[in-house]
Amino acid sequence: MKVTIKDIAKKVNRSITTVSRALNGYDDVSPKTKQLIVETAREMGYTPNTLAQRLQKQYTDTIGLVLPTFSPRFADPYFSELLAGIGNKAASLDYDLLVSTRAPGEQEIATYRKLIEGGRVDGFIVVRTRTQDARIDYLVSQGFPFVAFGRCESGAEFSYVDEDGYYGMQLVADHIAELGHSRIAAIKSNDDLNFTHERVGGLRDGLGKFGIPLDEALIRSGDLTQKSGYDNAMFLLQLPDPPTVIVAFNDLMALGAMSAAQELGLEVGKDVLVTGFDDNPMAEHSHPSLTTVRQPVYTIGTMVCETLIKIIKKEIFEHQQKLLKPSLVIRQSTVCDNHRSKF
Amino acid sequence: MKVTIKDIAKKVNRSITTVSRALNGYDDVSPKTKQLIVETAREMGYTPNTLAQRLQKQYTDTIGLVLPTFSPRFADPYFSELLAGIGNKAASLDYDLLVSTRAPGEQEIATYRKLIEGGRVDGFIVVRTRTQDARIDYLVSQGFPFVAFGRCESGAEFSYVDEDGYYGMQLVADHIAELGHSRIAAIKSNDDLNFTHERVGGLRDGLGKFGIPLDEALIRSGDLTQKSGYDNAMFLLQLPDPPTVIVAFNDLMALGAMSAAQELGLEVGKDVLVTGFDDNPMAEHSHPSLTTVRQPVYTIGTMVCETLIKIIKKEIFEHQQKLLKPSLVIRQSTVCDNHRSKF
DNA sequence: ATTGAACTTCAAAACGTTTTGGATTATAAT
DNA sequence: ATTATAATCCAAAACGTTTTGAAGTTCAAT
Repeated sequence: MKVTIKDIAKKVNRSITTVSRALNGYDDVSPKTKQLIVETAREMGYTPNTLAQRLQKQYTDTIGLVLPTFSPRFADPYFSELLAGIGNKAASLDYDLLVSTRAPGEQEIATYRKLIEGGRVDGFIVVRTRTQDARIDYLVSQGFPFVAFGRCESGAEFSYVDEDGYYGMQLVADHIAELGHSRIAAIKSNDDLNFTHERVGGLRDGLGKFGIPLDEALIRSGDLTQKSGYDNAMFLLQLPDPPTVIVAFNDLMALGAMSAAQELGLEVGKDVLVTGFDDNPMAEHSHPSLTTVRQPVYTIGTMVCETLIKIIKKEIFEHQQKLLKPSLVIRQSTVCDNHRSKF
Repeated sequence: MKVTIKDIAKKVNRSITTVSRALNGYDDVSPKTKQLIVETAREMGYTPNTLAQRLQKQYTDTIGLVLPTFSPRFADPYFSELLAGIGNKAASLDYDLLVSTRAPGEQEIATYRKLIEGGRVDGFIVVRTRTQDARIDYLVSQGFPFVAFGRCESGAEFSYVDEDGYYGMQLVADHIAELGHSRIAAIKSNDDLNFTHERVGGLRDGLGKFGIPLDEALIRSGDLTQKSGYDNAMFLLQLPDPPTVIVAFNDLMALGAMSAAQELGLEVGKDVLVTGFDDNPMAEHSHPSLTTVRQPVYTIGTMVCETLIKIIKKEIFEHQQKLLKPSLVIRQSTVCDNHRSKF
């Protein structure tokens, strides 16, 4: 039987009020009784019932994270890392993390609503924002605390942390231009994802600065999986006039694209260049290693979580909007190095 | 202001008891009032306060998952997929999933204890079991419901779902023997992970059946990351008498090993064979594609979650112990195919 | 001695439910 | 008309806390 505050009260012959106040460090209980209470509480192995505390205090010390799982085989390392960042920060601030997995769509909003109305979370972290994001619209309309990883285009103001994808892609463009390439293909992400537009824009404008066109016919849409990178690259590289550079919008697709190129007997980094986005841990140890835009996902996770909790605790009131400048990590998939000369 | 059961009671002029019972489908409330209550509840937009329900009912409808995050950069797709399996099943059974991320160690047990004693979860899912697993010992000692993904060697009986790693590695051994190789290296996982022993045993015995030795000097220990696969393979392949097959204990390390081989100018699938374990989505689209042991992680996630919830609901009482037979997926990393002949 | 302040304590209400154990009314059977 | 039965309903307790508002003590200052 779990020991409650009542048991302690009975044992030390005080009221439950006094016990509660002693345990919570109020100064209106005498040092003697306070010590007595604290000690017997420890002896009896008392731990407060979180549910009761929460019901009384009317907050849950829990933040919600609804992961959009696109397919049953949902295996983007990106999310593991984000989750670790969020989870570790939440734990360190003594918050619980409630994770729900749902495919994007109608059900999704229902999930948010259920969690809010049931009073189960104090705030949300919204990930992978979409251009028009019903989740954000809903949360804003409810005035419910949340922080997004990513911006969106519906007018509403809200707190977010985002990487500057426009800038990131400009770095890629600079790099490509410097290497003297001009027939550029892109494997972008789905158009309803917000960052797609940022990145397309950055790439187009970046190349434009050097007078390099981004041929519409060479822009393909993928779903961020390795397979779709593979399939799209296969298509691109078998065109009559194939591209010499493939800019993928995440590392998974870039890795898939490299496989496709290699399967066609092309040497990546020489016959065709490939770039990714994210810098997930695989990028460094693929063969060839992948040139990519580094996005500090883990850190973003901690930042998002931290600002959410500050908002919940009403430590800040204005909207926090942070835009992180990513950096370009140049590796062998764009710059052929000595190793390859062994062939 | 959230509408409560009291508000409804006042409006329809009944007691809160009746309202509660009407809403919960008891048959001791007349059809008329029942309809009245249900309707006004809907009109007023009533949703029950989960916290209050839980406090009263003394269960939380929440299952706990403490993810062991080994490093800040924690990005094994394996876990995303497991999480999706668990999360989707939990959601479909109307359970919340409370995720905590903690590095293995002392803090870890404290996390479990805190969640149990605070009455925050009804049961746990324990993943990546260790040979001697303090988490399992603790949970067993507390008589707290849990299901493990993986077995362990401490005597206690408990429910688990596991893949038969011994069998899986025998499949690998058969395959290797069939291909006529005899100088075999292994990049195993950390020894305190339970599945390490299963897999080493399966590989050793499997090769033994064909009279092929597993040279101790060719067994290296990795940490399941791509980097460690890369580093270990680099070492192995630069030995005076290098192995012709590298058996990695997961796909990430296998992919790293392939990169290393390729960087050394070796052709994977011909000069050196590489096998993995898991069949994560990348295995199929790497270059060359990876021969690996398929482990249905998503399904295992759903199974683990489902049996845990059955245990919590006391629908079953005996320990459930399921061992899944994995299968071998043969791809180009062990069998050179036509594509390569283009070189 | 009286007042006032400071210190210590607690009963009761509150958070929003569900459950217990009747109580009341209507209906059917004698 | 009485009794038994069934159909409705509800007050109060319970879940385990925190908070409110007040009461009782002690002690120094008048």
